[in-house]
Amino acid sequence: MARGHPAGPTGPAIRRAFDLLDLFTTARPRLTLSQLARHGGVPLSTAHRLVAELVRWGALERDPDGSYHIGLRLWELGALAPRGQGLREIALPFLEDLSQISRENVQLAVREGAELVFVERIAGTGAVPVFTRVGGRFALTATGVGLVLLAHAPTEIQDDVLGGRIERYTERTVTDPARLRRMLADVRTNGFSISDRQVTTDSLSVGAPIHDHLGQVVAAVSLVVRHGTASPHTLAPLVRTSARAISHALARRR
Amino acid sequence: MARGHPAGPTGPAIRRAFDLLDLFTTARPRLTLSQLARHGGVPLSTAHRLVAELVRWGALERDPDGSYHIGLRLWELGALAPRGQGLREIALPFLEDLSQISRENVQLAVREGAELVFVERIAGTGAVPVFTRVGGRFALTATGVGLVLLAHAPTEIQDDVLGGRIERYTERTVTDPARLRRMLADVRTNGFSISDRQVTTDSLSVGAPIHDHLGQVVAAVSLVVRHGTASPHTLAPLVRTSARAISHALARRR
DNA sequence: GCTGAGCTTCCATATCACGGAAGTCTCGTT
DNA sequence: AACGAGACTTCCGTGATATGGAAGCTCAGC
Repeated sequence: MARGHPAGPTGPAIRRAFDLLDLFTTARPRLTLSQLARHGGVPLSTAHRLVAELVRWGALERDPDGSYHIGLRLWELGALAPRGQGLREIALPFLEDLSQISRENVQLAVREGAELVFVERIAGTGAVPVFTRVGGRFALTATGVGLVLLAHAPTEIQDDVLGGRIERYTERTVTDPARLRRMLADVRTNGFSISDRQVTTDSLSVGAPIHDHLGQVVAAVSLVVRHGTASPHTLAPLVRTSARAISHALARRR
Repeated sequence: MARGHPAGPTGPAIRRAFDLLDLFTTARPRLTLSQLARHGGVPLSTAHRLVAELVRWGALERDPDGSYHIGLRLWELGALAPRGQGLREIALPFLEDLSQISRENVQLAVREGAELVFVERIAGTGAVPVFTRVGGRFALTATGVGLVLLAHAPTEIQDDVLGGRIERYTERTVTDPARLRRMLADVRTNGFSISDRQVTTDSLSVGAPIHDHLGQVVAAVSLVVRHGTASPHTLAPLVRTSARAISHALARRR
């Protein structure tokens, strides 16, 4: 017939819908229908139908100008994620204490695949400015939190990360896999990590692991200070104590 | 044949998937497959397939004990919601100032349909304990923020709310539609709202509207204080000033 | 009034979702 | 050890539901 054409074989509808949602990023939090269709590799009419369905539920919302953005319903749902908001709520008072005591930046992160996701960040009064964003991702290889999370990640992930390309941020960034492996072993024996000017040339961070009720490492805290301000070895006990306190709070809450 | 039966007519796969996600609440953040199937009114094998798809993408994660919970990916996505995390980030410094100055509780909320959603809550040092939870919902009729949001909601929503059942929390809760309409008119002319012991018998809240760059009311702030501590009319200018500052910050950020 | 970009609707087709049933796994009980 | 109940996983014949090309629509710019 004139109308109607063989439906193209594609993928599960659910996956396609989430792939469209995935196009929203910090850098581009608002997208038009045609941008979604183009970047998502989906025919316009299909994108239109999927998006309409997402709007109906509240996963997306529409601006007066016609562009779409992530809806409040999705934010509400996300707030139920134990590794996101849940962790954040339990840890917050401890992180605030840590920030008060040290007057430095505090970071809380979890591992997601071969990267880390920042769950909370508290800026110390007059501390080094830090670029991280809550909800943002970063490599596991360079930061204090990253080294802790990588050190306690499954071997599979470690091999994956160490075998792949390791991003360099400063001239002191460790990119040699063998040396990184030794650093990770140190992190496991010492119970804390040190990242000395590996991300920026003037900052240093000390991280420690947070465990769940089964003893698994589920998150990491770190202090980020200006290089030369304090010795990492002075900071380590402070961070470890805070991490241990959070671990206990976590175990109790379950 | 023995195997295979007529596929039951149901609904869009996307809707069904999100309806399953909707079963997760603050009270029940972890659910097993059979709970999802039962409460979602979905055959077990169908639930299994849908959930598997959600896990593959990262919307759900699985515990060691087999139960499911909202995944980190969803939290990351939610963090991109302009009316959720986006608003929160812009408003936070102002809310902290307000909390510091007044030493009382500060609340930030937006309207979602015929309810409100709390986007941020800051507990003042030694202030009345407040039960609200970030990400939680509440009626539009009783609180300071709720009255502001309702006063500036579309007529359709107002009629819907005032025509429906109005929840009573204390003996002072206003449940008479006509009287509520007069209160809403006052809110619009005064530029602030007062909820005097309408939610709990010992607390009082004063709310003010936050506007976007087009002048639309998109959110509301309030101070929640113990009854008798301070006059609402003393608090009003403070809250309004804060709301106006947030409105400006919001307009600039766009 | 024409052009073009972005959006919306339509509908014949067949892909993909559907779910009953059978199989597996893990307990706790006899 | 054998049994049984409950929860989960896999299988696969069927057709309901998602698909996308094309046509229609809206609006701004020329």
